Amino acid sequence: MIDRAKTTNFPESAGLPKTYDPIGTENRWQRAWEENGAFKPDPNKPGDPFSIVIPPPNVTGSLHMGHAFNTALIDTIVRYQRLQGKNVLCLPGTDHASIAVQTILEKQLKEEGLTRRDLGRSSFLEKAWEWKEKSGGRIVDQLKRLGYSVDWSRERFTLDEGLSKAVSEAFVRLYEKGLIYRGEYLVNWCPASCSAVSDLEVEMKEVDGYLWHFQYPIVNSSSDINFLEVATTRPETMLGDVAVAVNPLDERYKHLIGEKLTLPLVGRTIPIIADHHVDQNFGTGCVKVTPAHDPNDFDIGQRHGLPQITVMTKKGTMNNNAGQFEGLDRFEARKAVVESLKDEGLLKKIEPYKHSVPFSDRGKVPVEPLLSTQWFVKMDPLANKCSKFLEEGKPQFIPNRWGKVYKDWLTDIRDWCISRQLWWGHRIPAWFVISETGNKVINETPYIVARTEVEAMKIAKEKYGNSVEIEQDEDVLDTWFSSGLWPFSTLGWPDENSTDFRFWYPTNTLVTGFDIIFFWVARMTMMAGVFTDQIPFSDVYIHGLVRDEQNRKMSKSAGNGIDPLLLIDRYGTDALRFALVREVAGAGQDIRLDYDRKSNTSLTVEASRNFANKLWNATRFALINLDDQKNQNLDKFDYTQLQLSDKWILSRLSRVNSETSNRYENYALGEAAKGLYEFAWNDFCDWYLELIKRRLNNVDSSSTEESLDQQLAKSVLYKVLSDLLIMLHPLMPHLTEELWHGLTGFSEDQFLALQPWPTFNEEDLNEDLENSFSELFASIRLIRNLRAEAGLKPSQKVPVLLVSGKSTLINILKTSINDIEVLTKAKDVQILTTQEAKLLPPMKFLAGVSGELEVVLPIEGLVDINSLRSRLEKDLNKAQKEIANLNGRLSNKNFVDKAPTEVVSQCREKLREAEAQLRLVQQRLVGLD
RNA sequence: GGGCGAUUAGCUCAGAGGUAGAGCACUACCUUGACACGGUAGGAGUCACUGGUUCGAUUCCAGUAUCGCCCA
Repeated sequence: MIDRAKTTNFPESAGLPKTYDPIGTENRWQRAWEENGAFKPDPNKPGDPFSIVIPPPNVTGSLHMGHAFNTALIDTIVRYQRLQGKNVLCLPGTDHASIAVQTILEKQLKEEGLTRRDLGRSSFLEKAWEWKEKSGGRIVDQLKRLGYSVDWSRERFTLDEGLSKAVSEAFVRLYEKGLIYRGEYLVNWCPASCSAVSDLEVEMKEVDGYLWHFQYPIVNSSSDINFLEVATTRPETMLGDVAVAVNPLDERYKHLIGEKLTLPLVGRTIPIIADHHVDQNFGTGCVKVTPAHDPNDFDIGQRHGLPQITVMTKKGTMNNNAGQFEGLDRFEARKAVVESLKDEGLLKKIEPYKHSVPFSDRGKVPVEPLLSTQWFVKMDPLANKCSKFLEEGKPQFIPNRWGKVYKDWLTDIRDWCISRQLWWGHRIPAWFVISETGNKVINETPYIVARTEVEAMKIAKEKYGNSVEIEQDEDVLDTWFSSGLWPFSTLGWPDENSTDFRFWYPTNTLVTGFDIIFFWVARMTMMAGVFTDQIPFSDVYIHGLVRDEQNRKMSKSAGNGIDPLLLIDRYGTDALRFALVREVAGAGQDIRLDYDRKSNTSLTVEASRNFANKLWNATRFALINLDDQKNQNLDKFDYTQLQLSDKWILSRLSRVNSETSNRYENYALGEAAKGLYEFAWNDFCDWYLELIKRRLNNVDSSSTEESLDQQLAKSVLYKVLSDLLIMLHPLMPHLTEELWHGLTGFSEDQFLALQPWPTFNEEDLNEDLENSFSELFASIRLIRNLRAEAGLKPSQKVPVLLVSGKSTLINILKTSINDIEVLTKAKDVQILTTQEAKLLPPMKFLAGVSGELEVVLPIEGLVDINSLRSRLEKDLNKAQKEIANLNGRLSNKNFVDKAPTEVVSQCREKLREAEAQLRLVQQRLVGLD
């Protein structure tokens, strides 16, 4: 026997609250799920593996709406897969976010007037770990409040022991394969964080600058030209110029190639060289070449064997190669250089010029291309492997167009600078043999790459003797290096025999935003390609970003983020999740979340909250009506004994069941949400519940005994509602869990989250019946509409006459007379064929026509003639327009000849109907007078 | 400069070669024994612009404009 409501807060009887209060309910179920290990999978249990590793949020503070969105999508998918009986692992974790966290901490130190060097490495790292505990803890709490059905027992952090081991292993293996090298190259130097950054961490920004034109004197000019004019946006770099390049085909300068120039202010003699990459049409056609401070110039320098002269320090100030400008900040130096050139009469002109300047993503300052010794990963072999996989459809991008973006990036890729001059992160597993170079690390110092210091020492001793001294590289790895290992390092790699790795790798789906396709998705596929020889996930579901009410990307730096918890506190987690998913159209498109900052309200989320409340009340209705059931076996009923409306809702249910699982399956999550919303609200609440009220109240039976019909209504009600709750569960986990317990009386340690997806009953599908019910509903709406037009009071019961020539419609109307009476407040519904109606005596009436149905309300004296006339004139107008339109098409010979015959005959049919309607309306109008 | 996406009701967005839909907002009526976080009814759009293909284009094609993003 079922003891409903015992285990939940779901109230037992009449005193049920009318509104759903999400907060308490959500906390309760989150706790129950966690305490019962509901989402802790066991590889030894049945079910095909399904796994998703979550994109680990950075431990930089707290979650924002983008995380809530990503979480809503992932959790919907994994909860659906769980209902499908899969053995689901959803693995959570956080990312150490090297540069971002270090920036935060250094900022804090700066406020105390300190730098990280004042603290020293170990105290600084202590502080960083403290920060991690605080921020990571907060993030975990927030993820829990989102109802995330992850396995917390498998939670990982990119800097934890296992993952750090994976990082060293990966580094060593890449190095051994010759895929990691160390060398002095031009890198993007971020003077704010005093570290190299990768190409991806650089953002190009259009800025208003100037193009300065300088003259460089030609040494012993043999021609009539004494100067070459160069143009630059960065005058301070001229101090490091080593040549001026012209296009070899440029007639203006051809004869000067090989001549020498004197570099102003410095006095160095530099050659005039020819290089095909110089654009003759840009500026003067002469390009100053500064290999140590510009990527293009670096390439030119390489081609021509030119020296590289660095004129700046790593802090962005001028160094001793800058002569008189030494010590100046790079922007002050710019002014000073221009001044000096002007003094020497070599400044030709200054023109305003819009150009792109590389900015550091994190530091928000212009990056400086700077020569520096760093570690790099060779990308070509890794990228090529990924390209080959992609040709086999691995991974599958959803939506597909992102596959092209990914591919384009792979095909034109530069090596990845992975070393960072930071402390917070994975220290590079390389040890310098300092004893070989005077106990100092210089470019020539030999190094040993090893998994541990012990191993490195062993190798060093073998090679350099027992008195060798080694010192680990100071630098750490780019955060994305460890993130790139995430799908397999979290499952136990490098131990490929670990149970989790064997069972759940490769994972099924990666769900993330398009903004990190290169940063993260591509790095994961490349790393997985090398280390596991496969792509780490079969599908990549790319979603859009959450934008604010002004269509701006929500971000911390713009200060326009919305704290998801504020909305959760107001509307509940389920409402927020449902609102976010419902906004998704197709996939990949950005979503806009409406939000009023002043009142902290969102109409979008409110609408979802209202939907939750609707479900709450529908279930409340069911409970009120089912509560007196004694040992009733609700889930068993004889289909053949059902009423048409039962069969109709079961047909709709089956259709929605198959549509919804298809949508969940194919990442059409927004469509799934919208479809369920519509079914629940329109079909189930608006129509089915209204249709069975009469039956549940047993009004058609004189007996107080429960009738068979009443029983059947209850069974179908129970069936539809419980199926609906399961189907909605991935989207609104807490509410559905609560309602399902209330409805079924299952004990608290059994979960809807772990129930099987409702069986799809194909034999319940009945398209004809659904069409008939659509017509029935349209008829009811027409009657209501007429009543409203006539200004009848809702309580006023009137007789209704329905006339149609269409037999299927007549049938459904006849079987639904009682329903029509209840739903339209009619007191005496008569249904007549067109023939029968002709025999009626003339009377005053209100008439409406729609399609093949004529509705007549014989209500003489109840309504004023004008509103009646205007109603009919409106119909008349509509019919006339339609007829004109259809006639126009049908009288067009081309249309009749060339359009498909079914379209033409459809057109004729429509015309016939419209003409019939017009005649009816005209008759009624005449009848008015 | 190259590429991608968007442009449909006041707002957020669906849609499909045959003359446009939803949710929200709005208007009117209604506190009806699930729900006013509700019900019923209603108003609302030159489908960005210009050409082309077609019997027919809002839908397909080309171009233009505006907005947004990515890459250089």
